[in-house]
Amino acid sequence: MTKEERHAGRLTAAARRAQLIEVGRAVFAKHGYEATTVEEIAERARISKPIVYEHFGGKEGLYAVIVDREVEHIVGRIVDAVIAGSPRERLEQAVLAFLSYAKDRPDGFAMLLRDAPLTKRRGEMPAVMHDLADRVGGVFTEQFRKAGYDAKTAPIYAHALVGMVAFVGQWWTESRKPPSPETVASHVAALAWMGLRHLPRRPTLLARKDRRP
Amino acid sequence: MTKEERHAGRLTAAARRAQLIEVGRAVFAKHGYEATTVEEIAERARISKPIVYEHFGGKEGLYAVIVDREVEHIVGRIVDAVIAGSPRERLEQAVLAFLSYAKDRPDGFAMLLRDAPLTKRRGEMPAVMHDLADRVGGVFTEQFRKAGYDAKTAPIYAHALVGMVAFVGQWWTESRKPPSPETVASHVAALAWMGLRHLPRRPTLLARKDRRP
DNA sequence: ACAGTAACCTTCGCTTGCGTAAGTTACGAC
DNA sequence: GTCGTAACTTACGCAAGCGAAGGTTACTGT
Repeated sequence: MTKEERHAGRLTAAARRAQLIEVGRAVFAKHGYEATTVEEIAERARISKPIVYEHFGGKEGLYAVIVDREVEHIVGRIVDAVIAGSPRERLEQAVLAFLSYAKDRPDGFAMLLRDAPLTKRRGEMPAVMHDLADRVGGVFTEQFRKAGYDAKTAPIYAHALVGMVAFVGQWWTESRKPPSPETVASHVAALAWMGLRHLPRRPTLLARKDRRP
Repeated sequence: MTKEERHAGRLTAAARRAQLIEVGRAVFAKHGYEATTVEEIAERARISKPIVYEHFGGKEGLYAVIVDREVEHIVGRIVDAVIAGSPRERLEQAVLAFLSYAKDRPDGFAMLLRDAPLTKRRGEMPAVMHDLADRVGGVFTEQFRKAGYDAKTAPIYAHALVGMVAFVGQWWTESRKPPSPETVASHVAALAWMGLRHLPRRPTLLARKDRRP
């Protein structure tokens, strides 16, 4: 029996940091940044407030660290998923990786869907998920150019793809009796794949300007 | 010159209510529910705090009224958009209606993308956009059954569709140099339409269980 | 045994922001 | 004109929550 477990007492700095990151993730995910109190985090970690300040400098510091780790984590998963295979397989695996992440780490996932406190600092919105969509957009742009499509429209499809996966993921994680991640991934990937595959070269609105007189 | 405009002074109860709803929408959209203060709303409306309480009973009351109106508004727009035309035209018009709403009322749109304060009350999440997706899901389920597809998978596609539109809309409203709403709508609608049109009867994962040894 | 240090706690100041109580000003009716 | 009412104000009570100052406990090496 190690000293840390006797009565869940004193931890090393590193261990405490790790614990606070985990606890913080849960609390931030539950209430959102603003509504989260440092006190609740401290309480759940069975320590007092100042410890949090010693380790992370405050609420925002802890939040930043947690978000950063989550981003690293999910990007890593997706990158691992697309290292090999046919384009379609890679798409499917990326979607599956994303959904698996959402299931495995629902708290982290929930945090990424909200906007960071950075948002209100720098005025504009870099919002994690849109960053991810921009990365996808980079890949799409190249593919579009090669295939003779208008490369300027690539971001639309990139954001559409990320949006559908994120939103389905959110619904899926919060529905009772959810299908398997493989099922959901295959359907979403099929939708995206078929949609992209059969895209007209230059989609235009089907007229219909005759909205009610 | 009416009495209300002389020095922007006393308004009738109805006019004040209307003004507070508008001001509140802007402020809630900017900061989110938690970070919004009643004081800022009162300040921007050039009145003092208690007025807000007299009219709406408090922060939550005002918020609820605003969200309710926005939901009515956007649902109305979409319903108007799908009254006539071929299925594909109706899809396209629905997407266009959604995007136009996002452009016309960016504040209302921003509010709908965040989760209501009701969320923390009843524990679970009904979140406006997912409600909308559920409505779409109702339509899809019927169509799927008719076409011989697995009706149980309809919600996946419904949420995917709503997710892509919402997310693209968010990106689109916040990007400088945005394409026309018609352009974006036609592309998104084409993606969704082609995807659904060429869907395999029963999508399954393309194997590839051989993730790195 | 007995420093020395890392981990941790109790207590406090101070600000912010919700919501209310009591009083004040404009305006229309008669 | 003066009376009543609807619109609005100033002032306040009170709780929550961020962050810091200073003191205390327990483990570690010698």
